[in-house]
Amino acid sequence: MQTRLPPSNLYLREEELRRGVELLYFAYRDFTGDPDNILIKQQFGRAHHRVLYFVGRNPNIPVSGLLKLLRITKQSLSRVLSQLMDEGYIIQEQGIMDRRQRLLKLTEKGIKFEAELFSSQRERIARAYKNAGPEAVSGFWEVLLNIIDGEHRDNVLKQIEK
Amino acid sequence: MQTRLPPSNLYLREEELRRGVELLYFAYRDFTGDPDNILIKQQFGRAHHRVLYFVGRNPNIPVSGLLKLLRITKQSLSRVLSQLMDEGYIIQEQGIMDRRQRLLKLTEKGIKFEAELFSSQRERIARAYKNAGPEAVSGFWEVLLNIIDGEHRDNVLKQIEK
DNA sequence: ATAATCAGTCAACATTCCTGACATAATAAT
DNA sequence: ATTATTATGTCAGGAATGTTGACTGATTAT
Repeated sequence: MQTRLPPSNLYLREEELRRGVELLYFAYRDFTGDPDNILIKQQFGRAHHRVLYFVGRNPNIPVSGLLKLLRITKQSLSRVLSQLMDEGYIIQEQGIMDRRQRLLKLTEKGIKFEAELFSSQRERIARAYKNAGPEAVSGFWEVLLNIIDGEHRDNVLKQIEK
Repeated sequence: MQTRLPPSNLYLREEELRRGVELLYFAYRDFTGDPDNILIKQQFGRAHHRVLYFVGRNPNIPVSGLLKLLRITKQSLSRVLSQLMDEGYIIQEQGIMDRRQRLLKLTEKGIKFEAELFSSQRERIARAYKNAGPEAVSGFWEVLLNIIDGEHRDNVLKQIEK
């Protein structure tokens, strides 16, 4: 009796794995290009966008929380965060429970700018979702979630279920 | 008579669009982390990896072809490409049809190294595909393809169908 | 012959990340 | 009450990767 590989494993061949690598690369590039074009006008970069995005999604996050989320050093964060605060996009308040903490949140100006940046990506994602359909979208989420390190997955789930 | 949004459009709400943004960010970060850890030992960076990857996938690609694929300037490419050639990972040959061209391909050493880098990502992608299942994977591909600019989509398809 | 293309080089600069060292204020531990 | 730890911030220097601009040489197209 001959054993065959079940056809359900065909999507695990090198060809299909490389397809994932390449689609991720090209999609990520175009996807980040939208906000990049807006940011450059304000002398900002992608790092500023990430800070605006995650502070917007996590109002009153302490600096240490943002560092963990972004996984960069405080020296790296410091530069972009200072600029964003100097120009009035973000404000910080002293923590109440722990007065060492500086809790970050977007100002009105920051909220508006983050909305503008997000809207440049919204159209692209919405179009992709619409063209692919709801079932494809849930597959998209599931694969991406499984690409993330197991140890980080819970944190990401907490983040995206806000 | 009251009109309601059809339930099939629920996945186009801001919440679901932001979920896509965040999953892409976190997944891309972990996904690029695997080769990064190997590259750092050889004093190479992500740019070297991209060149190795696409030269490996497109043997005998001319420099101009690689520039179009990566969308960077020749001055940027020059730095990493020279290093890769100096250290024997890539060789170039004069074009036959057009002797101005320099056609790039991986050496044996380059093939081995690219395989090592790919294998660090293979496990992650394969696990994600396996956990999510074949239908999710095809949804993953479809959404990513639709995230890519319409004008670039055909080029990407040509690339991934090699 | 002249113009355009492919590849390469030199120089200067911007962004974003890193390591290491050190400082201040507030909280936790002894 | 003193000491240790934590949260934040700053200064200095360096690495990787991208950019613009200017210029050269070889080859191909007009």
